[in-house]
Amino acid sequence: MPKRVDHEERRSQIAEALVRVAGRRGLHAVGMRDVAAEAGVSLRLVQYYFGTKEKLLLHGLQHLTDRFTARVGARLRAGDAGTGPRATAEALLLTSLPTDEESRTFHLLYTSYAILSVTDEALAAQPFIDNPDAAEDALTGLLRQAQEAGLADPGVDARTEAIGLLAMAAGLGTSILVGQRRPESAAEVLRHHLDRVFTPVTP
Amino acid sequence: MPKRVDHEERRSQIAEALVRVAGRRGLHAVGMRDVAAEAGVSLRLVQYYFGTKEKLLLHGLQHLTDRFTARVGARLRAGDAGTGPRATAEALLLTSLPTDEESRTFHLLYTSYAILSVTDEALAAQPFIDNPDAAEDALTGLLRQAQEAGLADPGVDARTEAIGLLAMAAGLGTSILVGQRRPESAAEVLRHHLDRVFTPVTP
DNA sequence: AGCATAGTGGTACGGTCGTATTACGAAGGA
DNA sequence: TCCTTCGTAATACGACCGTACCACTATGCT
Repeated sequence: MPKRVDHEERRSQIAEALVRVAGRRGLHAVGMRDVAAEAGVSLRLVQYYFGTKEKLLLHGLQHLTDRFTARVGARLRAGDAGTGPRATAEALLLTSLPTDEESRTFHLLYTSYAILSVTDEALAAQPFIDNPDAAEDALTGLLRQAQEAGLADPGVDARTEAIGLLAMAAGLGTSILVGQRRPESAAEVLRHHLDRVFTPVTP
Repeated sequence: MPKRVDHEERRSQIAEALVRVAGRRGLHAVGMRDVAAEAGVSLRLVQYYFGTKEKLLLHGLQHLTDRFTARVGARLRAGDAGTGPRATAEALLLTSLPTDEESRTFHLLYTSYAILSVTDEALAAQPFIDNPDAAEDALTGLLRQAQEAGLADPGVDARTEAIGLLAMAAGLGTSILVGQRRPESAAEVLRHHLDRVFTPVTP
């Protein structure tokens, strides 16, 4: 046999090429030849490791979400999240905004996949439903935590508030993506709404 | 010459066919032949009235936004909007949610166009930027109106609040679209947030 | 040493897509 | 009346896409 190669690494390499070229030209415009060229391999190689385009797209989605949840987790663990629930919630929401190239690509492709899944049942059966649920649970927990510590308005339902904030962040993210709003402006809107929720009780 | 036909009406008829088939199978999957078949005309006719596919898509987007703003306007004027700023704001936000087939199609295609416009400069130069601005202005006006009447928290910035609410509605709409949230649940979240804003001052 | 086989490359094949070409009927103005 | 021009139709063309097929290389095992 030829040099035994790490299949999983090669697949990741090709999947990242898919993400790059799709982030540049749009998911609808990416073909297998583009992915092959971007990864620096032959078309046959892409076929060899993924077989069909659908499987390539599915793996690309998986790769995308994995990388981004890792990034969000890292930013939450390290740095600016040590100063209480408010800071953690703010970091959680602001990190999901498309500010730099990587998060911009993530937003663009994640939304593309989501829209595609509406009319493509093979994509609809994919895993990326549990991810928002995890964020929802985390944010709800942070809000409850703040309420119990007297740092947030106890009169609001934590889960409802969390759902709304996440939806707002997603909507603002799309606005940034299409160039309708600047990242700083969106962050400001988000912080304003967080200010209204995280209001220390003054009895 | 043959029977003089109303060009604008034919174009609308074809554009509506585009919207229907794109709403069913996704914007990425629609071809000129599909549009022709859906409209009950020949492929040549579609070419005759639109020339190129890009122009067809552009006109389809225009047609879509026109129809929907008309729908929202109608729902605001008639019916449940006569009872003050809160009811009007609620109607404005809830109407934009994908609850029935028409609004579902609108959301799907509008988001598809938006995502496409990120990587397609011909679509990025299109009009659909002023539409959200109009909604933003309207909602901001409603909030200011409520604040001056003592029906809303005077401590919030009306425009920031309006931006956040619209982004939230958009995000919730996408959640509904991908089947992650039920329409009633999303409406409940929106109403909850409206309750927090429209709080009568009790001096 | 030699062979079976994982890895890689080049290329051909249907199919479909957007667009262009050609043709023809039908109506209204001269 | 006729002829110009608008509307409609059928079909052809070239490009590209995903997939399949065939060929070759180089390695690890026996």
